[in-house]
Amino acid sequence: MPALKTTITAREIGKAIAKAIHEHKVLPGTKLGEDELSEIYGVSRTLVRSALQGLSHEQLVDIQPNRGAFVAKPSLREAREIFEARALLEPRTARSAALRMTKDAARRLQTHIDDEHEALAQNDIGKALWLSGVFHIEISRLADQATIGRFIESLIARSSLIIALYRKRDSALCEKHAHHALLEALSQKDGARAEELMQSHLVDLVSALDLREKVSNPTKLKDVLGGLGA
Amino acid sequence: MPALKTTITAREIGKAIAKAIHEHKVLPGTKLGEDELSEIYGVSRTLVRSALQGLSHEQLVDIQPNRGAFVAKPSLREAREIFEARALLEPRTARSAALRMTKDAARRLQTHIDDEHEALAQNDIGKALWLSGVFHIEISRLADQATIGRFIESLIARSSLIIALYRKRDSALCEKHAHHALLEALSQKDGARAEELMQSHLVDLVSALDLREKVSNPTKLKDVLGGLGA
DNA sequence: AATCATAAAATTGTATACAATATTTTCGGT
DNA sequence: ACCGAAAATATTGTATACAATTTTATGATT
Repeated sequence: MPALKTTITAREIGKAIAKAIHEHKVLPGTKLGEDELSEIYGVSRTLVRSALQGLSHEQLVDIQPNRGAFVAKPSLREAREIFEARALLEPRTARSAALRMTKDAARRLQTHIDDEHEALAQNDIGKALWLSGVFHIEISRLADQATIGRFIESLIARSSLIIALYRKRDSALCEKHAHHALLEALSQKDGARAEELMQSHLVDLVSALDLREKVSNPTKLKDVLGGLGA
Repeated sequence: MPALKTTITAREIGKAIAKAIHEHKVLPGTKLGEDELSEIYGVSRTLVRSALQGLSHEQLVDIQPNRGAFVAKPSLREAREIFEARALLEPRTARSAALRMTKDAARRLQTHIDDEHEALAQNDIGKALWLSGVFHIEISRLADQATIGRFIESLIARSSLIIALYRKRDSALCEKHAHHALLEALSQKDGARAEELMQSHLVDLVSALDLREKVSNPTKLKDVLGGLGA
């Protein structure tokens, strides 16, 4: 019988909140009140604040002075930047991962894909989304480049916010086979193909988003509604 | 007469410490005691802890549970990774920057270079180092890619730790003309050349470092000193 | 003198108390 | 009923108090 854990760290609280955000259990803009969270996790506000500050550093939450912490709402511009950055880092990382691929890693990724399918089958979109992100992170782990891996991790976390905000209606979240094909290329240590596949996978992801400029601009409301019977 | 500032934020404290680290005023491994810092900045430990946690997130300081915060000491492996990441991100960013170059930006960068020379002339190595880093950050700002810019910023900050730890003896810190040549290419909006120059500049930076594996391994001390008169 | 156990001091970790700032509610006026 | 000002409430920001842990100092024993 394992010793049961009596303490909880700020990092764990942060992870829990991050996961909830990733799974779209809390949506962009949601207020993350300190008292509420300290109640939930059974700790004082001190630890909650520490966790929120950490998430703020990862730009998953936006701390507004004297107003509190809110789940971040990346702008269109940020959204585009984040996927550009992913396009720059992830394909190359997938190539490196292919070269370091092992039987064990392949097995782990396969069970991961199975879990994704399982989640989709049960219509648990949130879980599927989270697993999908973790899949990308696992690949970057394989590349054995912790520094770039951390960048990718932060980009993926923020991507879930972007999906929540900008997903096209009725767009498929993730083509079921994309991750499978990627795994195949990785298993065969085919770096070039893994790089290609990752690149096109990311293009597909972006194409499921609507990143066009929004038309409605509050400051120009007058212009739009001005000509009343003139 | 400007209103004088009575409060200081955690972020400002963090920036101040980060600058001191960047300037090699505090070296890797230095203990950053909370009481000491709260004394210095005239605030309670609360704000100091917040600042230290922020720096820890940027991996500029290493927080060891129950032991305190220390200026980080990147391993050889981390050092290599960081410069690999820079080699991946900065040249491309310099190219983008060239395309968006303005007269005003050119002027700003020129005065920046002048400041660097001034600092070197006064043998203020720390300041020169800091300015050199800021120069790179300014370029990434010009590229107008905040996300990647933040990554670069964090890489540059950590680079100063690497320089402190692994600089070859008697190696020049920064060739005086490197930044000037870069500015020239940028001013001419010659993206390809800016990219090339940045790439070779980074190679030069790495070549001033000694990133070879260290030989002495404490666990093998016995092996080395074992054969006493046998 | 060196070494280990123990005690004292110092330092970090967490919770709480109070201050400063937002937000909501109340209430009077139009 | 609909504003708008003012009080009441709630929330965040910072400092302090206390608990837990580590570090240093002490002293007995070999």
